[in-house]
Amino acid sequence: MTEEAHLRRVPRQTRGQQRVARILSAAAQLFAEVGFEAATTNAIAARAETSIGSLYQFFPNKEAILDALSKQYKEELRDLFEHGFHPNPNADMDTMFGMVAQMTAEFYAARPGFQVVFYGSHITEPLAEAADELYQAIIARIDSLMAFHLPDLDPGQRMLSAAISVKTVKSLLPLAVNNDGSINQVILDEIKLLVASYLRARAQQPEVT
Amino acid sequence: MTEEAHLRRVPRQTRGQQRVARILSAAAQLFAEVGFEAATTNAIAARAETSIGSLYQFFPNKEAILDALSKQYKEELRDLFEHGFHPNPNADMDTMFGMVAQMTAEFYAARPGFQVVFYGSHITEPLAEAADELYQAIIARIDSLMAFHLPDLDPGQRMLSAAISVKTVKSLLPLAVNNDGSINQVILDEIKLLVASYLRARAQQPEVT
DNA sequence: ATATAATATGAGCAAATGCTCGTTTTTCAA
DNA sequence: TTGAAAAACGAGCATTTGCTCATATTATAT
Repeated sequence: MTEEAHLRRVPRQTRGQQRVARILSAAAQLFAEVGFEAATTNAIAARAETSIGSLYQFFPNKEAILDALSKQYKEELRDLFEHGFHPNPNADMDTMFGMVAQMTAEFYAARPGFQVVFYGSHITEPLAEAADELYQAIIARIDSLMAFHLPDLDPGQRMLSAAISVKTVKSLLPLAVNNDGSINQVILDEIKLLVASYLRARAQQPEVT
Repeated sequence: MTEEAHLRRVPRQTRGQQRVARILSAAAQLFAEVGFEAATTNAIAARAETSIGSLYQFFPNKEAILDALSKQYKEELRDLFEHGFHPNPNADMDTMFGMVAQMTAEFYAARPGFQVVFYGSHITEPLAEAADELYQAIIARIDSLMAFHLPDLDPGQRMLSAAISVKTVKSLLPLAVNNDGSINQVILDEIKLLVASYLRARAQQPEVT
């Protein structure tokens, strides 16, 4: 289960340890900027202000850099969830979960490489634009549906709710679709309930400060 | 805005049109299987049972294939949302939105290349495993939190709800984090409300058939 | 001071891959 | 039937890129 060999050679001097840290930091930045594939090892070394030779003295190959980052994030996130909060009799579920979400968001925001490591590689710029354009159209369509069904909702809030609903379905859809292309109806129904509950809450509570 | 030039040459004969279709289909499959970068043009041509020469006779470069797929999906999805459903006085919001989600899921499930085109490229196998392992631990942790706060919920349902909650936050987090690493608190709060509403609904309705 | 281990360097090799181009084959109108 | 346009073909070129290795430099123990 626990395989090591992330590092080809463990740095014994401070110099080496700092270099490894700089390489990891540079890699995280570059992965975030251009994605894993497009981030060349030469570019990583350059950004870390070292030579490719030094990079390969510590890391056996490019993927090992990703693995090392993954391992680091994994430990940090596991630590956050193990020691960051615990059941509190004085707090209700909402407060509790709100805190968890907040801390996770801050953790995520502080780590530029996290996206690539745990969400997969980059989407190209023009493609992202095309997709966004389409999703704006879909959001507008859902917004008009909501305007029909929830006429009392504030227009600004309604648009935000439509956007959240669409993004939720978009983001969670992969969970409900198996590799063979079949649909997991249990999960899909759960996604429907998720959004339905949210919209019901918004319908009853039209505006919030 | 609307740039063409997806195709280097427009096929005039049926032969050519079928070839272009086969190339797109093969590309969608390969993109889904190994991701955009790892899908070589030679492999795409081979899968489409044609030659690289023919491929490049129609497509100026590899990205044009992705663009063409993107364009195709975009039109089909736009069509679904424009003509697939409309406001219905006899249906409530939940039913309406459930239908939209269902149809979108089916659309998505039927198109293997959709993931790569609109969600970005692949995550590597070992990395996906590592991430999943971590998320299982987090889900377990949230599950125990829920057990504390919602003692009446059925354990099986509770685990599913924990999983959905965690995946929701994970998936939507990028929306709440700007490129510069700052947090958009309005969106983050909306995500919290989304999950809170869902959990409240589940707390009041412990089991569903 | 000096020997030895640790670390650093970057030119360049080997392999992978996007893509070209000269040639051949097929289609179809006249 | 024939000629020209369209389509098909695939060996191989050019470029990119992960990575090695021989050599140089720095740290540390004695």
